[in-house]
Amino acid sequence: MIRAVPELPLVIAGQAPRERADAARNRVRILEAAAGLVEARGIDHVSMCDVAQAAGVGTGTLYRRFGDRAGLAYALLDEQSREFQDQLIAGPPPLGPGAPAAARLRAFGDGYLDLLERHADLLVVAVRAGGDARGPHSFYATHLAILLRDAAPQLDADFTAQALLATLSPSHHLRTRRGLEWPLERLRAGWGELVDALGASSSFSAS
Amino acid sequence: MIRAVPELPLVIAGQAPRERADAARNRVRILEAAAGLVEARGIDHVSMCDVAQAAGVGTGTLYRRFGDRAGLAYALLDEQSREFQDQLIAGPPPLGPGAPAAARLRAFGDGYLDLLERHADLLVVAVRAGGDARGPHSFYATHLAILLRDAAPQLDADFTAQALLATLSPSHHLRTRRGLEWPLERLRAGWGELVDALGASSSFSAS
DNA sequence: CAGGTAAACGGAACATATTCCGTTTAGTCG
DNA sequence: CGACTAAACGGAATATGTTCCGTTTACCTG
Repeated sequence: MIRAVPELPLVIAGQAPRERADAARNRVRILEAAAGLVEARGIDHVSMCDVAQAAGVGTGTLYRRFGDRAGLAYALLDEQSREFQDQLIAGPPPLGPGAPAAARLRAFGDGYLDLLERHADLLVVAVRAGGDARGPHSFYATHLAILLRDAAPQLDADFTAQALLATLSPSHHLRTRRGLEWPLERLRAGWGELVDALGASSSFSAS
Repeated sequence: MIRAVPELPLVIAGQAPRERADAARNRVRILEAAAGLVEARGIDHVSMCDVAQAAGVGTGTLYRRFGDRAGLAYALLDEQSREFQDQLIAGPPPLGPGAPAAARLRAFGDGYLDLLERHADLLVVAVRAGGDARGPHSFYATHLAILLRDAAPQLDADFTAQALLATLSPSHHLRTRRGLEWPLERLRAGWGELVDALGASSSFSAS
């Protein structure tokens, strides 16, 4: 469901100038309207005007609230994405802490592929054209880099993390899944082989 | 320079209904005008109308000739791209045939990174929104897959080829180069480590 | 409650990719 | 040369993302 998350307090939870009541109401209205339309027609057949009209607000309000189309798409994914992030931080192994790094890397791919499988179209739109400084991308990158430092210490962990994330990019996923029509299982297996190979190569050079 | 390449005969070089003279003339005009504008302002500040006006044609002609904005961008890259492809097929090693697969993989990354470095903005535009069936992508994928079958036989070569290409996608390149401000040398080194690791892992599991 | 102000609103205006379609023309054939 | 036709043309019309700005309003303060 749509939750009215105003200013996420984060670290600087000082004097966040509380969101006005009408703004909060419109945020929920917009998200509900957008979710309904996307559900019904798919994001590719929903325009910003459609959303504004369905929500009973002006287009200006949409943009004030969400910045742009990508921001709105991102907000629609917020819940799913947050849940996945929570599992990475504090969920049960192997996705969460407690399993060996190699196993967690494999689990990350599995989980992320699930996310892609359910929301690839939305994710394509949510990715900012220019590098997405905001959004969970950098969180995932950090997570992977930490695991890689453990599983494949001979590699540039940050570089490899970004590279692996590129292989999970929404547009790449659509190309393989819909363009090439590869089954999901192939992508799962491929990801597993790939991260295993990176780990194996470290055992090799370390031995 | 702009070359007037009409219908590329390819395999079905049968009765290509020769391009009309006015069409050929306009093709060249458009490409020259577009190249000039892109050179001067960058693709991001050149609209289709700008190009049409500079070339002295209607916008309809632009679309008739190149399909859409991505098609025009792709046509502007054609020469560079073709040259790189030629080197892969018939150039001197290690980019061309004759060197060990691992070395050719490394050389591919170096060469492709050069291409990205020079034309990332154009390449971002040239990539079709939906999977790019046309364009050199599938050529590169095949090339990499062949090398991978040799260098890392335990991996799914086609999957890994696509995955490696994803790490060379224009938007990913811009994120690392401009967003994260990583130096080109880091990307070169990272690519090298990555493909070496895939090869090393095969030596490991094969031993 | 009255007044003040910063925030929010809405929708018209703008920019730009893309499509449509009536008009023009290159190339062909008699 | 004089039709004839398929291809090409051009630019107006359309669709849609985004910005702008004059108006409205929630909230605070006295």
